[in-house]
Amino acid sequence: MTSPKPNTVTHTRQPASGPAVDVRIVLFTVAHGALHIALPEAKGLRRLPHGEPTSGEALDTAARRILRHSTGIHEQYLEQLSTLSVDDTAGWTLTVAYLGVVWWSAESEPEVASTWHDLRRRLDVGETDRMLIHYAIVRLRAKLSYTTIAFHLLPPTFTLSELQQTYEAVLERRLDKRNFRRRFVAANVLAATGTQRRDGSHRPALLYRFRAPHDRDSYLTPPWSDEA
Amino acid sequence: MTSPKPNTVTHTRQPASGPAVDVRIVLFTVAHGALHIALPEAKGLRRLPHGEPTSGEALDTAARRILRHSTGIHEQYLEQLSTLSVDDTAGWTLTVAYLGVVWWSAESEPEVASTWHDLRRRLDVGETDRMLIHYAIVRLRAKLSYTTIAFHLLPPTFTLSELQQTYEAVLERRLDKRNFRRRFVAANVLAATGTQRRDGSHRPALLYRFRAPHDRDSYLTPPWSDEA
DNA sequence: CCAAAAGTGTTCTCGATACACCCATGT
DNA sequence: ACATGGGTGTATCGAGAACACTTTTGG
Repeated sequence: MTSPKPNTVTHTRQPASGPAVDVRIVLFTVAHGALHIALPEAKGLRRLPHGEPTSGEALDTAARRILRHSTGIHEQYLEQLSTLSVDDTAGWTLTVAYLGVVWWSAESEPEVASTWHDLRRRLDVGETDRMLIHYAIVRLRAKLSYTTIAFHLLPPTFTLSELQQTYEAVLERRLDKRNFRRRFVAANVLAATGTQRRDGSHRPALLYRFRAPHDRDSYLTPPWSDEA
Repeated sequence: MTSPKPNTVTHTRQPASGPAVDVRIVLFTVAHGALHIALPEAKGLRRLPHGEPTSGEALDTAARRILRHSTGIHEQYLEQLSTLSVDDTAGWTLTVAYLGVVWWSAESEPEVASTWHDLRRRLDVGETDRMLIHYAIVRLRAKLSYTTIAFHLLPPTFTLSELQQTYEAVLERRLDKRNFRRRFVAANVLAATGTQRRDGSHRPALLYRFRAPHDRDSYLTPPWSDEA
């Protein structure tokens, strides 16, 4: 993005003043029954979507913008993960990591298909990216059990089987159909749309919509909005 | 801290390069049956312990150092909370907030008594500090229920009543003695020391020691160490 | 013997788990 | 008719909550 300067500076940063800031996003989606992350290719490398925030910008806003610019994706859920400080030959950098979650359908947006990496396959990324990805997976799995974050992985309207398949893809294990359904009925977060989906040679499924619960779904995220 | 420059720069930072970095620590302890936070006084203001990390330093290390320098306290548990970006007349700053927890006894370290603020009393701090404190309290309460973080609020050896009083102080509600004790026995995190404590005109209490559980107590914290 | 904190069991409810069959449709 | 996924109920177990009395000591 930044063009090389024509003067004598060897490093891209001058270490006397503040660090460079690097926002990275671990963006998840579920496709073909498996968890995927966005790993766009740049200069032959696959890296997490990343970029620099500007000074007047809240970090959450920057993360959204960076994600849009580097993948074309408008995310639906974004949460700060952690910040780390790295000092190497490229200078001092603060990396602020985000966890994001989107619904993505191959039909409607085939053009970004190549940015998605199936997490069942080998990850070939840098050490920092790998750590952030592993941590984000742990967090996403944990949040699945006590928040409604999973709905961001689904279209506005979905069947209970699709919801269950999403959970199974993230958790990488099979769940019991009856218990699963009972859980969500009890949680009172589903609203039947009344319509059905006729699919193949079998009984049609009822379609549901997510109904926001009264108590907010973000327990462990700052209750304020990161405004500058 | 930074003295005003004699030249034409109006802001303390030059916005062209990276931001200033500010590490703040919300440090908790329990005293007199109530949750307290460290709010040392500087220039008439009470602010969270804070300072700047250096470029070669991991953020966790910086937080420990800053806490030591600004309060004299060696913390026992420290965890990154969140990072936010603020751009005002003082320039652009990234604030990295930490949650810390210590055991503190008025007898052994009376000199730092004045830095502790009883959270039952009114908080008179800046807006950012207030947000961070509120968020840290939410997190601390949540973590109490599914981690062993509470042991960092206690001396190496303690009675079950002291443990319960610590929980009650943090949660601000009374707990049932029998259920409380059963819970900790079942959790298998206590080791009886065999000794007793004779206290007043009543039956002496057994002393316990914390016994590290096999599964680690940090679920939601990055599993890596923030090394540069 | 009295005050004061330490210590101890049982019952109930609720959420999580295990488990097997009928229903509606397309071909 | 049959294959395919959609949909349903019951029994069991364990964690958490409610609840009251006896024990040991110092004064």
